[in-house]
Amino acid sequence: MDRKPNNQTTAIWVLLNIAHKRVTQTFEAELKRARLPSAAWYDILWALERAEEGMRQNELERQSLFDQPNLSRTLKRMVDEGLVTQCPAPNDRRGRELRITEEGKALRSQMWKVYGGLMLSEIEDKIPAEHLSGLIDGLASLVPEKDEKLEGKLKTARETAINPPKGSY
Amino acid sequence: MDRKPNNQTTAIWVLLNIAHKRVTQTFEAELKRARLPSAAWYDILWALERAEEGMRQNELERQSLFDQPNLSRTLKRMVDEGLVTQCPAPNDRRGRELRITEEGKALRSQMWKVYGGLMLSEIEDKIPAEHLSGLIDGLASLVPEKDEKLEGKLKTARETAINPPKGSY
DNA sequence: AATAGATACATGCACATGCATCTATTATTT
DNA sequence: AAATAATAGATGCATGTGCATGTATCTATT
Repeated sequence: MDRKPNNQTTAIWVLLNIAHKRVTQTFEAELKRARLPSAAWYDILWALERAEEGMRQNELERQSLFDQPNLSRTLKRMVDEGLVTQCPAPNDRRGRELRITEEGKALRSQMWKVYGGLMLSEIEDKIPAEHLSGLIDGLASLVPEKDEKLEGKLKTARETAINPPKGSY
Repeated sequence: MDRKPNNQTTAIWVLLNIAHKRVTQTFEAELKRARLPSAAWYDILWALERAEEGMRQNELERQSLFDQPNLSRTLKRMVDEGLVTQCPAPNDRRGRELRITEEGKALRSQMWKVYGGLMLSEIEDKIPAEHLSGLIDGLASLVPEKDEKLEGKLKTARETAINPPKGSY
């Protein structure tokens, strides 16, 4: 007879789904209420704002949670809105060099007022201090270190933690 | 000047997204590889299998992560596949009484072989013992206790943890 | 008992997502 | 150098999701 998941495993699986849905829905709802784009757009804008000298599209794909086709389309919409520019990449004629526009920076700054506030109200204020590191370590153990696709994202997580946007609060 | 989220808050927000996406994608990919329906279908089947004497659709809505229109459509597909029956509710002619069919039970049992295995390989085997309770408590603190919409789901989490499917492993 | 409001569920529509595939370009092999 | 494979990115299609709204029924108010 096979092994079966224990109670704690089940609780984690269920809570991971519930907590994620609850928190992301709150983020999306509040952003929409403020007539702002989704959190995914914020993440793209912020990644590009940190990359002063532009960023290749495939690099952004690695750092983001988008798959390639979805990122392609999302960027197209953002270009249409004047938030991002897509130039041919210098040394690779297949590639695209992405850059945030001034409008993009302005929008990100606007969004940060809501987005940053939600991080405080929905996360920081809700988690008791004694559970902070356990939650971080527990979540991190679910993500494979060697997975290239996610390594960049973890690095980004640390950078974002250490170096929050200037002039946005 | 406003408060700004600290490093740990940022790490949690990023990791919550990465971990959730990573784990759910693995679940969905493996289920698809085994030519089985999505994890959401499993959850519905399992909820209905536990409700021996049937379950009202709005009650299932409360216990699941579906919103109402989406649950309505998903159930329609499941009825079309012969996994679930939708009868008029006895005391409320607006309502529907849901019941799992024998085929539905058989499918859930099939799915459990994959689903349960994934809970072991993607969660139980990855989280070191010392982080288990921290992860559970941390995630739980993100979910509002008084939120009626989620209370049932937390209860379900505990029940599921305590009372795993019989004859499915 | 008549009306107003709430609830249960379904449907239409816009948009996001996953997946397969296509084109163009670059890298590798022989 | 030619052929093959690998990579960057775009696009088509099927499906899932959120949100607004519609219809039927039930509940509460007067």
